[in-house]
Amino acid sequence: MRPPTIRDVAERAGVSKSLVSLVLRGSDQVRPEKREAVLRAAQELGYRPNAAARSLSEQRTRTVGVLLNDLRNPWFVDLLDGLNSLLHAHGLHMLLADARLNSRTGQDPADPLLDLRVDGLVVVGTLPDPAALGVVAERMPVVLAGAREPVPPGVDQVAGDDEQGARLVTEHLIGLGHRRIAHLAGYGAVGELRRRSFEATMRAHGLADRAVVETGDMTEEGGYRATVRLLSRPDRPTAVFAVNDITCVGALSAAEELGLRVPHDVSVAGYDNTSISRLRHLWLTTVDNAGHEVGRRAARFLLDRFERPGGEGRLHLAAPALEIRGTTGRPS
Amino acid sequence: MRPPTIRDVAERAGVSKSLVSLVLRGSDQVRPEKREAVLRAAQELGYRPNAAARSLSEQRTRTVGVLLNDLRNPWFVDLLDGLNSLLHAHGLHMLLADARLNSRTGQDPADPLLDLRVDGLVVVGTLPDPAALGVVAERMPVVLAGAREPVPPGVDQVAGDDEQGARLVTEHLIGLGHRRIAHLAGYGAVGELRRRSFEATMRAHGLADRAVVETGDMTEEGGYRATVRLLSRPDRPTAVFAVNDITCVGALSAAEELGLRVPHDVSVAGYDNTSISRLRHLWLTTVDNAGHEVGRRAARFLLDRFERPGGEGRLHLAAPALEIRGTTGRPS
DNA sequence: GCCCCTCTTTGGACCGTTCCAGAACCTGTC
DNA sequence: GACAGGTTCTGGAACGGTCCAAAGAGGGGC
Repeated sequence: MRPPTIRDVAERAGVSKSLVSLVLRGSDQVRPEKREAVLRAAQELGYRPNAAARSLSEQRTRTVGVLLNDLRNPWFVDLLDGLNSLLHAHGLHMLLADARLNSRTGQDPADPLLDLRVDGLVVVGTLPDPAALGVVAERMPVVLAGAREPVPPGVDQVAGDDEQGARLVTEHLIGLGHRRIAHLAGYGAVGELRRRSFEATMRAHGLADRAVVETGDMTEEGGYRATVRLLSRPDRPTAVFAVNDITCVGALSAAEELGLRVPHDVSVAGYDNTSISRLRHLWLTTVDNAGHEVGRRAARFLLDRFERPGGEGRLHLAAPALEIRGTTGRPS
Repeated sequence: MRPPTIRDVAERAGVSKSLVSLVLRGSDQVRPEKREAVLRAAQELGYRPNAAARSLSEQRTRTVGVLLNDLRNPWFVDLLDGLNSLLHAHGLHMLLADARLNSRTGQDPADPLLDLRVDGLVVVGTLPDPAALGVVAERMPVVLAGAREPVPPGVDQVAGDDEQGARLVTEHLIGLGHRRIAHLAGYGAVGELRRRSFEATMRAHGLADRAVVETGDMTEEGGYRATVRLLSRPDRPTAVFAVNDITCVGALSAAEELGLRVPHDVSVAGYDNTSISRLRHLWLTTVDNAGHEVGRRAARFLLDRFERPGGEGRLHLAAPALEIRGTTGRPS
């Protein structure tokens, strides 16, 4: 038994397939009794429109592809939520693909999405291959969300304002009375921005010579090792601002292992407001990236480009918020 | 400029569209020079097959839908990885949908997948509506992965062996010398199985009267509160086995807050081997669910049903492994 | 009763593939 | 040089929708 088609519905309702199509697309040019008959027939047969046939005919899929760089990073879930809320309100679906999963199998993770002829593409996180993205962007609207990278022309970009976020943390620490403050830096555009903003903020408060920067690899282990080095110095800092939460957890371990109490002996702060930071056992002071708003804005950009294709790539930075929890306090 | 079609390629190569189709599907009934010409033309035009047209014609999509119940739970990533590795080897794609995201918008999360006419469906985690699943299962192969629930007939099921996992933990604790052992139970089929197995194992070692069970809600907060109650009893247990890692983190906080050292004064163990349990700051003893194997087996079941549709629903339980880390030790 | 106009309804072309029946082209044999 | 048999290639009919031009129905005015 093959699933029923529009023709089966038409036959059962005693009308033409065109009329069924009209009814199902909500036309008001149909007499009520026919509409009823069609809807009843569709209901009885359990009719579901065939998306492939529809998109073939309509030359659009009403679907946007979302390319995630790694499902293991949970920070993008809020982003997807924001994205989905706006897209859904406009009758669009989201299709997820994970780059990490597919890279193992050696194919371009975007291929299935492109073959499906999605109407637009949202790349979440660091993008795999900027050049490839440029080619794609010629054919469909593309938005890069949640990362700060140089993008090909015509690609919109939405991300949290890392400079502002890093400033919030640094000023929070300075406000608490800290002077010797260390930053556990990361790599990539995001790492760069947070580090620069940390340095600029320290400078603005006349603390340029008290700032220390250790570069890590954005992992717990890296945060741990860098912090051990930092806290073993004779002039050890009284506060550590880590480039992300996971690095911050490493810093926390290191402090504890060295017999320092947090936040009494040393304050630590992270970035991203991940679920880990909310564990009461860690309870990290951190920065919330406004993921939901980033997602909504990405959807907005996409919808704009559906209406008016072409034009310059735009950039929107969402305002982050400081989440003060248990790992920062006055220096002793 | 619309994307090139098979006809554009045919024209450029000076052959018929049928021949292009043959070449692209890898037929060996084609003269080498024509094959070359076709492949060159396709390359030059940047031709990509249109998945909608193909699936309409082939009456299959070469795609399986994966319905996740909540992207925030990271335990399924290994599962997806296993699933993808086998599916990809058979030329099948994976399409992800998140139930939690879409439930907010009030639609059935499986709808887009069904409209796309995926060839099969993998439901990961607790299923939303068992009855609806039965209807779907009449039309396509369905596998429930990573959860233990009563399923409609004809639905296969793959999950970690919760009874064995709970037994591993319990015997580990008993082997260390613990006698008064508490279990922080959860709800649902999984919670039930782990609790029962804990009780059965205690009984088998003649410790039925030393077993304590507290029921929680599988959250950190629940684990925290239950553990505070447990450890405030006069005959407090020397070990706590939590139904999952997140509950276990709550237990850890409680122990610490009550001034008890882990594992010196009290041992705690979790379940699921989540990334949280691997944080060196927590370093939980836990149980690995063999997510990768669950995923592979789910793919296997699906592939079997593609070849021979129909038949009874099968059940496979993957063998879990104990991960001994820092939160369990001999009682003092 | 006829014509015109508006409101409904319909047949058929089309979207980009696959697949099948049969055409065209070889090659070898008698 | 005709014919058989195999290999290689092609036209056209699906697949299940949308959309458009045009047909049909119904009502009002003369």
